Order: sequence, then structure tokens, then C-alpha cells
Amino acid sequence: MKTFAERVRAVVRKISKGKTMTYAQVARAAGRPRAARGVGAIMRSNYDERIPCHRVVRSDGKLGGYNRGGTGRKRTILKKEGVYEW
DNA sequence: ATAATGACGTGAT
DNA sequence: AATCACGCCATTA
Repeated sequence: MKTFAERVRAVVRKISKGKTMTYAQVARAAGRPRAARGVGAIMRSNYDERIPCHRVVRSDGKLGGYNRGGTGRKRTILKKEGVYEW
């Protein structure tokens, strides 16, 4: 059975380099428009390198967290990938 | 199964 | 612009 978490991971894996999606958008793409927070919970508990979870940001323009190096690391990676919003 | 936790979002102060 | 209060929801204990 496909869990919500698996679908979320699938979505995030598709985000191209240099682009970003908000937690809300991911939630919507995964079929749960109101589960933005749930997406965060999944990302937090995900340690798979293959998933570019650093490309998922908050709707209010802030970065959101990162369990593998902190928000500082996240910002650095995004900048390196061409996301100059920050 | 229930309660606590928090990488969220929106609207009200 | 910054904070607060609430609702929402998957994960974890």
C-alpha cells in the first residue's frame, strides 16, 4: 500500500535543480492539500540522500528546517543550485 | 489507541 | 514587519 509519506517522497524527488516547492505545494501535489505540516514531519524523519528535501521551503518565504546540517547548510545548497531568492 | 511534538499556513494583533 | 493564536496532519513515544 502506498503511504502518504511515499508519495510525498516521490514528489520531492521530482523537483528539478534550481527550483523549489513549498511544503503546501508538495502536500497538494501528494493529494493532501492541508497536510503541509505533515509533509514537514515526513521530511524531518527522512534521511534518504536521494531526496532533495532542501528544495522544499516555506510559503512565507523563510527556509524551513533541515535535519542534515541545519538551515545554514540548506541555504548554501540552494544558493549553489542557483536559487538566489535568499 | 492516545498524547505529545513540530522542517507548516493563514489570519488576527 | 514581527508575533500570536489556531487549525491541520504525519511521526514518534
